[in-house]
Amino acid sequence: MNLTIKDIAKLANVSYATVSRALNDSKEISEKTKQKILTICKEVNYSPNAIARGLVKNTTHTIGLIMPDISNPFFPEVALGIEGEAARMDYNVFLCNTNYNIKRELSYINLLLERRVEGIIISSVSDETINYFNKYIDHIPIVYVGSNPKNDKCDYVATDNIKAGYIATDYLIKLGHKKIAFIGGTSVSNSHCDRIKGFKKAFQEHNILPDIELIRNSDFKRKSGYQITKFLIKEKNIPTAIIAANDVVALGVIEACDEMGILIPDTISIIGFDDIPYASLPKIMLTTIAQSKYDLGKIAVETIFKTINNKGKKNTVIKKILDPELIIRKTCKHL
Amino acid sequence: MNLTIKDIAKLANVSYATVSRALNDSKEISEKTKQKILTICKEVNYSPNAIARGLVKNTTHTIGLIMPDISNPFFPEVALGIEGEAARMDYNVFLCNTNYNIKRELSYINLLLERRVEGIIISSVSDETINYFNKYIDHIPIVYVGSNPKNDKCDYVATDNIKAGYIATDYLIKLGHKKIAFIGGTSVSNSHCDRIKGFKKAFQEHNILPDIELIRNSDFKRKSGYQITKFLIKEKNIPTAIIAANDVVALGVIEACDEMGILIPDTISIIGFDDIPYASLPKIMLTTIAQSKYDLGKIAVETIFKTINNKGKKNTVIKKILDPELIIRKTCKHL
DNA sequence: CTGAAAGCGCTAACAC
DNA sequence: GTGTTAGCGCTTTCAG
Repeated sequence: MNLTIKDIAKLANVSYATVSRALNDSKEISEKTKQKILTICKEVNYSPNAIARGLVKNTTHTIGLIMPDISNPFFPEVALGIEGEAARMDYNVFLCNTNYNIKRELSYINLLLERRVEGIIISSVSDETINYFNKYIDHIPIVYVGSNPKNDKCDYVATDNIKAGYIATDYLIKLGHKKIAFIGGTSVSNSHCDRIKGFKKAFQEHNILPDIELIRNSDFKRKSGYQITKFLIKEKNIPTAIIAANDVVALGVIEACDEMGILIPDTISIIGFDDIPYASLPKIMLTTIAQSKYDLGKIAVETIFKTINNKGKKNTVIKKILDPELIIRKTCKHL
Repeated sequence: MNLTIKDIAKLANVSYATVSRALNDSKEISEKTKQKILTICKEVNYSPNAIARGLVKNTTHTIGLIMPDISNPFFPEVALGIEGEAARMDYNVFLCNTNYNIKRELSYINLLLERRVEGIIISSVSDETINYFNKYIDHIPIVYVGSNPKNDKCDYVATDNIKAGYIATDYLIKLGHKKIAFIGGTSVSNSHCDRIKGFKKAFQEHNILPDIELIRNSDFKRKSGYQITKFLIKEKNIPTAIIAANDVVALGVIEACDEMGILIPDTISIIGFDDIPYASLPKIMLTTIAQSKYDLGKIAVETIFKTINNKGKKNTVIKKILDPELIIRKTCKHL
């Protein structure tokens, strides 16, 4: 079906090694034959087989990207940074969506490994897979993006989530809030756990105790933010402020409040994480803790290329921690 | 670095063909040796090289996905359908984001072809690349998703965009609107052009003339919806309704209106396309023409597999047209 | 500067 | 059932 280098060789009346030289911009070839060959390639629409090349060069120019949920706008923004930067380096990226499912995460890792991707960028669902990675950590560059694994062998680029949780909570406490609900993510999520740490730290520093009853888990989805908020409110232990696992969950929280006639920020203050594009809509104006999404992705790729270019050997573990930023809009109010 | 089939063969004291048999679940092997080999593979953490396998089997189990902008929530929803369905079939997908750039689209196509993807699903920026595809159309399954190319050789799965444009316009006209602005997408976009056709058709059927001055092009982004709306309003030829290229653009339109103190829907009615998740936010309640995003993706993969399973030969061109659906929310009002 | 040939890791005849 | 071997399309010595 596809033409091979041998076909071109015949057409050009040269050996197929010579064709390879022309294609690879080698200097061991005269300009004249090179041009002749290249012209023929164009004429017959020859497309070199990257698979075969990969086999001999032991390189694929591909990286794997594992994300939990690309329907959450946070991830596409990160992916944009990854895909853009990878494309600049002539790398293609395999997109793998796990839907927060650890099993799928694991099976994707195996698949990517078999495909001999040169690196894996993962926004992991939990630390459970890290042990799995440990087996491979010396064989293939892996970088965590968005959350930092509790393993110090693994490169990562993440927002300082403890700080993020702290900033959000501190901001609310300074606004006079004490009954603050935290609708977090899944209990196994690293970013969730870190933010909870920041949450508790802020309470501690202000010398007050958080209401543990008001700490809940969600699946990071809008619907879940919506449902948990309704529960929370029906339980009569109504908080004066809600910190949501992310902006998408926050949107669900707002939805529930709207439906129940609860005024934001008058009755309940709300704060999210990520600063997705829809947080800044004039009708929403969600106060949130922003992450540098595109940079997260871009730096993740840069990090992975450092190891790739170092032939897979990493001298030191690379940890890049980006600062979260409090974006004050209109969903929080002084008590 | 990585173990090969030969290493396993040595460890198991068999020929490497036997290892291959064990790995491929062949019946030309005794259960006993098979288990022995498989156990060793697990012990030493052997990962078969999909590249090498691909070379001999002439199959890669990969497909390419070319999209203009994954930061527009419409595309991740489609991608979800594609990735999910592909994963079910043990295929991986290369994500390629063109940012509505035709040159990038072309260069991605070449790259994917070199990688010997078994199919390409493309949400194309314009018909300009279709001629390019014509060269390959008999060699590799290609399916357009989201818009239908003006070439009848190419498979596609798309929403009926003419109908979509028609429904939106008809709805507004029936609401009493005549001065309807159409902030479309790029002039080269097929979906845009089709929707314009529907727009004009609706006017024709109602025996009124659209104000051509009010038809504008955007780059499909929110900012552009925002800016064009501001222009439109400053020009004093203020429309009573605006049809936006998509929901993201509509959100920009709303933003501009909010900023200028223009009431929606009291002063201006707004309608979008796609029905992205953020259109249904209680504070937004954007009336829109919904597309079945996940299905679009899922069906695109099914379509491509039909050709793949048919060894690349397609007997007939497959055209799947999904119906758009008017979702009435709160941004449109009777004049 | 060009050609011949080995070999990347694997599958698939073909022998035995 | 298992081993031997050719060969997938390419790059890369090594000769000349």
